Amino acid sequence: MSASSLPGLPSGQPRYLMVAQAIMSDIQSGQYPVGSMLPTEADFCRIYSVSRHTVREAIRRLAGLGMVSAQVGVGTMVKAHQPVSRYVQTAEGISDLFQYVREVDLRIVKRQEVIADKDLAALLSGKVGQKWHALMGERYVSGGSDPIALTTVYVAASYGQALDHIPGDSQPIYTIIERVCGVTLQEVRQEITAVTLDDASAKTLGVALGSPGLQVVRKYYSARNELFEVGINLHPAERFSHVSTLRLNGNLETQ
Amino acid sequence: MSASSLPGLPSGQPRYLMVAQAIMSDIQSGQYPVGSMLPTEADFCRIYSVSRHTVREAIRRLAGLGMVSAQVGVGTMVKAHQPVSRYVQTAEGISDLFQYVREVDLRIVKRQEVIADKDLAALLSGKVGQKWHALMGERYVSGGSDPIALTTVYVAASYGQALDHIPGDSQPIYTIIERVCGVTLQEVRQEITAVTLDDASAKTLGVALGSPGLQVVRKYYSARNELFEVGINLHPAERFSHVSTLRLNGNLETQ
DNA sequence: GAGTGGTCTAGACCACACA
DNA sequence: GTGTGGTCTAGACCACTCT
Repeated sequence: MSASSLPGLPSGQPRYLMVAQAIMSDIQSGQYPVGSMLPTEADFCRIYSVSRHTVREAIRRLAGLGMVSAQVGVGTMVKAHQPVSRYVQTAEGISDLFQYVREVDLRIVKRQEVIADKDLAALLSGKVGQKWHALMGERYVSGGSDPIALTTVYVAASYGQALDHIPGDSQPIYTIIERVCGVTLQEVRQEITAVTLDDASAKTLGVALGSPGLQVVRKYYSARNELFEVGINLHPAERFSHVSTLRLNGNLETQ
Repeated sequence: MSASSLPGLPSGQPRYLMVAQAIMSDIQSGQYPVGSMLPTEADFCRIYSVSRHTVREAIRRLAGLGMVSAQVGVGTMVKAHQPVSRYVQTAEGISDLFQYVREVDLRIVKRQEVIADKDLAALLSGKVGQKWHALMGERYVSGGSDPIALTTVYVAASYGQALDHIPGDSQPIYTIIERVCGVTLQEVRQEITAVTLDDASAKTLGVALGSPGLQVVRKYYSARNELFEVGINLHPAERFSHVSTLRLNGNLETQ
């Protein structure tokens, strides 16, 4: 219980917030352990003498913090005793990947089909012998002379048809695949590594031999959890850095 | 208008979703331009012949997609004609920064006060002559012998008292500052660059001279938008890469 | 004071999960 | 069948903004 001042005092804040705080406090005190079921909405109506709407609003806040999750016909389960995922990435989200691609021209210089050998299969999280389409190109800032990146894109063989639509628009390739092949992008995993540029790359990028470079590998997974595209971007360190922002997302009051 | 099939057919989905889709469609068609005010909730009740609760649920969904935002006493403004920020970063969010720090020991080797010269002021987005606390140290994977990073942390002078609490616990420094100084972390800006390690750093990190390194600079801003900490981490490329995941967050149906 | 979105109640019906 | 959360209605009062 620990009804926490329901009697009369509005105490300045909405009732559903008081209910949410009371429930959160009971979760944190261990009265509702992680993994257990919360009392039903009807129970909370009785416990706090509020309407079901108010209880639902309180629970919705807690769900927004990732602390509980509801399931029809079953109940509401406690998922965490602390708010999770308080921060979201705002810049350099996927829409900014989109932005990046719009401001940057990709010139494809080579396209071929490849059969994955051991190294490539490891990189693409696939099997040896699997067929992929490979695009190799250079990215230029609109109007710039030196490329800002050397790009290699691998597209799973079954989505190769999307590549015929590339020239027309300067959209990201994953967008084209989504549209043409009817697949939905669900997740992008990104890995950033520092490397020493090999001589050929350094020459193409127009930097001194032995210069450092930033390698960004992005893997695109569909809603069916299938890896359908892998992009490898090699940037000259002196002309590229990777910026992202994590912003406080929500506490109980502001969602 | 463009009421889109309200008459009788439930069409399998909740009414508020149909309303949300209808409004979204009218936003995208330009009937409700970005920057303009949406009709009032009462209007939508009449337009779609639904209760206010249903209208509010529809608008709440659109707000969740970042397309509209409501203001008491004023109205609901159209913010975008497409859902924004469909993806959130799940791994390498701030809780994972936390995780990272817990798995890694930070050995402080030097602590001093510094007065910002021109270069440092630029790095710290501060003014020349400003006073900062500087901590220099090395990060080790628990039990490892070679450091995984050389770290320099700058803390604004007014928060220096927090640094006296470092030895006890292996929490991130920003957490200590939050707790000791009563400030709230609001935003972290992160910049990743590839560099060539200078000889001293390469030697300390135990890698060959001239090896590439990954430099990660994180700036911590308070709720008052004050920069209170800057962390600079220099990693050997061969032992460190930066991984993050962006996951599809929400469409109209699933939030 | 008029109008807005924010909160709240009391009631209802539904699809779903589970025994 | 029973109970759960999900949806929906009709009404009410409030704090707030703008004029």
